[in-house]
Amino acid sequence: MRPLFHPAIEDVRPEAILHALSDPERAAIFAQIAGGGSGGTCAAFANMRERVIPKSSLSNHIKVLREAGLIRCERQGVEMHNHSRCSELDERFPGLAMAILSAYGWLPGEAKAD
Amino acid sequence: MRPLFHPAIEDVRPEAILHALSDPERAAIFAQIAGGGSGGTCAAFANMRERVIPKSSLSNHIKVLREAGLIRCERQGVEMHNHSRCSELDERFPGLAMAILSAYGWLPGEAKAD
DNA sequence: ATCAACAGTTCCGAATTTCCGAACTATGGA
DNA sequence: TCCATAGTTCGGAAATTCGGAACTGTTGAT
Repeated sequence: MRPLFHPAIEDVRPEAILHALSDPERAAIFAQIAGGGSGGTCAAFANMRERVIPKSSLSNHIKVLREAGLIRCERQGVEMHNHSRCSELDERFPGLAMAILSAYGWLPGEAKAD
Repeated sequence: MRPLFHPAIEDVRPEAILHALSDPERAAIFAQIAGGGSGGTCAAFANMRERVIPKSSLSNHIKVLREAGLIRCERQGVEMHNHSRCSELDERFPGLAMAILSAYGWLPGEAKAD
């Protein structure tokens, strides 16, 4: 369990990113992690968008985001801290993450309307 | 069969676009349509990326792209002509389509490496 | 050291989605 | 009319996703 797998930035595939963010729930979680607002622990995402996300689903969402190369996860004590890999990503795929979050209307700093 | 469904631009959802383009085969088809190089008929996409795409799959890919709002399709005689909705899309989701095609390395005008 | 609580993961069966061959439909020409 | 062409629909097998229940790993209390 210790060494959680994270793809090297050069192994990150665009299709994985698009697939990961094509689920609005997952995209909302990523937006929150990228925004840096929450502590970044999984529990912070338990209810996104007016729905309670079952924790097995949540765990899976985080895993998909991690394996797609969107976030980095590390255990700190009993909880898992997640943070985005936006700067690395933006170097590899310029403008991608930003355009996607913006399309959802969830760019860090924007209002969360839709 | 005549009135093929096309979503109004304001009904286009980002998740549908990401889902449609999270399949590299579909993304390659869209890149080709957006590039405008081919005549835009389905037959032109029969073998993308070193694989022969079965025509039922191809038909389905086109349908997914159309219903996601990425392309517009109209019958001209016996064949179907497809063209991209890039300009409308770029107004609604600025930079999105471009960032995605660029991530794949298929921006119109770029080399198709990767 | 043992126990309990907590945060998150894994397992696995049900539901949904995707894939693609075969059959079908629509259009245009001979 | 009959055929060829271009694409669509059908339907079942395969793959993926979802989520409840059970499990693991860590911390703090006794």
